[in-house]
Formats: sequence, structure tokens, C-alpha cells
Amino acid sequence: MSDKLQAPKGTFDVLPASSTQRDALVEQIAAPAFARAGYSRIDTPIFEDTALFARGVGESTDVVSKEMYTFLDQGDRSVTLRPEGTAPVCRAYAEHGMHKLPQPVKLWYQGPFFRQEAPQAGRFRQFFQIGAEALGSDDPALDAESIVLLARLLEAAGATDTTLRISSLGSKSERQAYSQELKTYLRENERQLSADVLARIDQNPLRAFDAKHEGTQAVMEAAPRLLDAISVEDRAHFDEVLALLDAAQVGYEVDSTLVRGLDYYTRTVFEFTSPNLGAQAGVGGGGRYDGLVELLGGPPTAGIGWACGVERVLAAAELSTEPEPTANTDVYIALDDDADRSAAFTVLLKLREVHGLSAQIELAGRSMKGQLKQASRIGAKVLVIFGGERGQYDAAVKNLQTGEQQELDGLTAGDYFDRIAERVLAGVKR
RNA sequence: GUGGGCGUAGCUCAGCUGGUAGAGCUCCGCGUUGUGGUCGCGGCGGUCGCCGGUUCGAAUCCGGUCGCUCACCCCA
Repeated sequence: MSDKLQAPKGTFDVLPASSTQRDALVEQIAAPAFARAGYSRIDTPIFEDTALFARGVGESTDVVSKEMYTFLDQGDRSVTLRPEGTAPVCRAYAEHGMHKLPQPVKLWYQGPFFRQEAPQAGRFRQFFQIGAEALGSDDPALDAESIVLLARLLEAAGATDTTLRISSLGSKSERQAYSQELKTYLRENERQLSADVLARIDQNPLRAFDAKHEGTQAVMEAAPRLLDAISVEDRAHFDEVLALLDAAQVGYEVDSTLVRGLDYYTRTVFEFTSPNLGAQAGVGGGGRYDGLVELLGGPPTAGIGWACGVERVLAAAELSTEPEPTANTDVYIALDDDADRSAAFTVLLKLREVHGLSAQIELAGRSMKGQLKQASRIGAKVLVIFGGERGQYDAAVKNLQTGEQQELDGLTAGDYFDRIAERVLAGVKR
């Protein structure tokens, strides 16, 4: 075991048993919902110029400062495995001049993301996200639409007991002023704060709201709230978002302590959590990021989006019944000791290619009993036996559902396929 | 990075106070049978994570190390 290679720390193999439900989440639940809401699929590179995240997500964030997989390529360019999807989508928006398209531009994506953190329940180094970004409009209805989209997605996936927390971070200027005020407050109470909160007062004081440390939480209860400091316009925008959520009958909790760890967020921020997830309770979250596109070299552009973790959604949905990959093989070709293997192989390919059937042939040297067992194990409807018992027949076609079997003799190179195929098709259709 | 729990067969696990490894499931074969199910019998499969120490003898005790896992932190 010691020298056996294994998947890198924090990564996992998606085995056949679980790939079915993962695919279903993306293809049967997410994709149709996005299509109905006017979102188009976008795929950005798995790695990007490191500067994209440094600038877009923020140098001081944990994600950028200590969790990125960054390396130099052969040309000494610093590249980074994408830790999140919003910055790349905004880069693509700016790079391809999407501001010239009818606004807003709605995009969705799905794929792996990378963060070098200590793995634990619900947290991986390579994880999969489904995300949605809508750029080019700051209409509160877009915020509401985006949030409702995620709410419905979670519901459809089976994560029905989630909680939505929502708040507004206001605009940059108020946030900066508030940040100063909060720093002062924290300094006044620094004796009760935990060491790591204390160490980050200058970097990101808002983080203190997230701490689980008791003393810190006591201090934060009485701390000034950003939601009380935002501008009249931002407050009106936020109230409109809430009103639309009410209209959509999406329940929420306004939580003025809600903090997001990425620098680009402005105004609306939200997060869905699930009680059956352990410490990493967030299943999905996001917010508005007016200004990000401009920061990345594009025109001033409003934007809002979210991402949800595929592994977390699935865990929150508590899919108890692990559906075995439904076996739906049409034909299984069994080989007796004296089978004409060449003829069997030809029939196998023709059944697949001419008749479009799913056909498998014996490949493991099993006994006839073992081959029968294998055929029923993979759900074959029809069995073709080549060889026959002691040469009593050249081939036999057995309907595995009814048990009836027809034996064919005198097969010649010219007509064996048609005669077998005729009987196979009759059996498959039944 | 820090702390708790755990590393025995492909999977789930047993193995008390030290005597050089077991079960169930899976897989393969044989018999039974309705060519597949059931049942019966048999087989494949492990340097007990790794290294060192104590001992006549270590899966078991001690130390170290690696890995997994949960939590802190952070986030999806």
C-alpha cells in the first residue's frame, strides 16, 4: 500500500456508481433550467494567467494569498489553476467584447475548480461547481432572477431544506468608510478577539463576523453593521430585490453579518446553507460584482452571479438510493468452446453498427454458466450462443426474458448474419 | 499549518490481556437446476500503511513517519 499510487490529497475519482447522478444534476436539472432563463453555456480554460485572479479576486483574500495552485509554464509565464469561475467569465466578457451584445449577457458553466486547502467534509482541492453569471445590468430583477434560479435548482436536485441568507454590501465607497469604523471598533475590543481575527484586522475586518470564537462573537454582536451604512440608492436596490423574492415566494433571512471572502462583491450578496452538511454548510452562494469587468480591462459593467458546489448539492440532497447504473444491454454474445470466433465478432459489430443495438461479447473466458450469469447481470435481453453443444447447432438465439431458444444450423458466410439478426431483433423488440 | 479519530483481502469489518491472519459481500470454478435464480462445495485475493524499538516471538506493546478522516481557518 505504501508505494501504491493514489489520487492526490483532496481529489477523488468519480466512479461509475456516482457519475450517473452527477450527470443528471448538470444535464437534466441545471441545463434545462438555464436554457429557460436565457443562459448560454460558456467554458473557460482550466488555467489562467495568475494576474487574473490576483487582480480580480483580490491579493489579500485567502483564496489568492494561500490557496492557489500556481506554477510557471515552459515559457516562464505564471499560470494558476482556476480557483473560482467569476473572474474568468468576466475576463471572457471583456476579451470578446460581449458588451456589444444585447444586455444582459447570461452565461453558465460547469467544471472543476482548484483550491489548495486542507480537505475535510465537503471541501476538496479539486471540486466541481455549477455557476451562473449575468453581466450588463444592475436591475434588481436580475438579482432576484439569479437567486431564484439557484433556489429552484437546489430544490429540483432534492436539497429542499436549505436556508437562504442575504444582505447588501453597498458600494465601494461606503464599504471603505465602514471598514474604517469597524477597525476602530475591533481595536477597542481587541482583548476579547481571537488571535487570527486580531491578526487580520487591517487585512479584512469584515471576516470577524464569520468567526466561531466565542469572545469574538460576543464582540461582533454589538458591532456596527455594514447594512446600516449603505447608501440610500443601494438600500432601495436591496429592498427591491427582497420584494421580488417575496413575490417569488423564496424564503430568506436578511443577515447583516453575511460576509463573502472574495473582494469583488458589491451590493447584493447571498448564500444557501444546508443543515445536513457538516462544517462546510454552504451549498451555493454569490452576489453582485459591479466593477469587476472594468477592473479586468473591460468597460464599466454591472454583474451578478453565483456558484454551487456539485459535491455539496449532492450531499445536501441526501440521495439515499444509490441508483445502480441501469443495465440496458440488448444483446450478449456467448462463446462455446468450439465457437467460430470470427463469425461471432462480425455479428457483434453488425448488431451495433447496422442495427444500433448495444451488444457485448464474452471477453473473460467464462464458463457457459458464467456467461449466462454475466448476460443477465448486464441486463441483456437476447443471448446469442456461438458454437453449440457438441456441434448440435452452429448458433443459438435465446430470448432471456421469455427463455425460448432457437437453434440455427448450416450457417454459411453469406447468410449467418441476417438469420441471426432477424431473430435477435425479434427478441429485443419484445 | 494546528488539534481529535482512524489505518488488517477489491468492499464492510473481526482478531480479548503478544504465539508468524479470519468472516461476510464481490469475483471465478464445480455440483444442483430451468444454460441465468436458489442452495451446497471449492478457489482467487493480505509483506496486518511504512520504518525502527522491546521480546524467544509483534497485526497486537512503545517511538517515529506517511496516509485517510473530522474540526479550526476559509469557502462552493
